[in-house]
Amino acid sequence: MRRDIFQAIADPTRRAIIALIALQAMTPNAIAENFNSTRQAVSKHLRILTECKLVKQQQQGREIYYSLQIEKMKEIDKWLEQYRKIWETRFNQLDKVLSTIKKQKK
Amino acid sequence: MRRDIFQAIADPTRRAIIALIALQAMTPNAIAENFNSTRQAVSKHLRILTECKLVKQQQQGREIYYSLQIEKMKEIDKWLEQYRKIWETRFNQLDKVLSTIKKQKK
DNA sequence: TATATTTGCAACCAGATGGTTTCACAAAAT
DNA sequence: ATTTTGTGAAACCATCTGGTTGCAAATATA
Repeated sequence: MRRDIFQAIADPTRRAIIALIALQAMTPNAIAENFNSTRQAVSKHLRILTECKLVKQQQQGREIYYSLQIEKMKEIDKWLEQYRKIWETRFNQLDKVLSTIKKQKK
Repeated sequence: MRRDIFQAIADPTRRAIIALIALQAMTPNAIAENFNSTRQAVSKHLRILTECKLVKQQQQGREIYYSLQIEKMKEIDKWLEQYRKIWETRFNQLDKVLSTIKKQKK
């Protein structure tokens, strides 16, 4: 069973859950109210998100509050970094070409 | 059949293919040499990557060169932006707390 | 022209995935 | 003490996924 952050964010429902709990912790029931699927389906998603450390739980009586572990999101940012370098380089090259054309016009 | 960029990068083999062709275009055969699976399996991955515009083809005789459409990667960056804002805010808040402690020490 | 190379596509298959229903259990409310 | 509420886990199911083998088409080479 693969269980990394990239597989976690592949599902649109899970991305929606992430967006929901990004700003404030929520209980499974409260989260599920925002979707058409059952609470159990949402619970399964939360399990997957918890397993890959994207989400943390906080018990409060019989309620469990789920919140986003924002630090984990940096992993995606880190992976993206190598490609950001590439597109910035390409942009600079294009910029160079454009300024050369501008100069020639003068 | 879902076919978005998040599903595309969910598979580790596809992420490896993306990394391979990020800097230079490659043929399916050349790409497949880097993996244990068959050329056809790689071909399937290339099809998925092409379908969601992450990769573009360039025919050259009977060979087809695949290269990364780096622009498409920005979509992930854009999605990440909302969370980057959050973690930067949290960092600044932490920074504030730390500087307050520093002042108190003085 | 005959053969080799490069490729995509269809058919098939085992296992993963996302959903459901059902159940068990602990905490809160009656 | 009994009922209600909030939750996770198990069993099941249809569909998706990633892999394979086999084949056909197009281009290059003999």
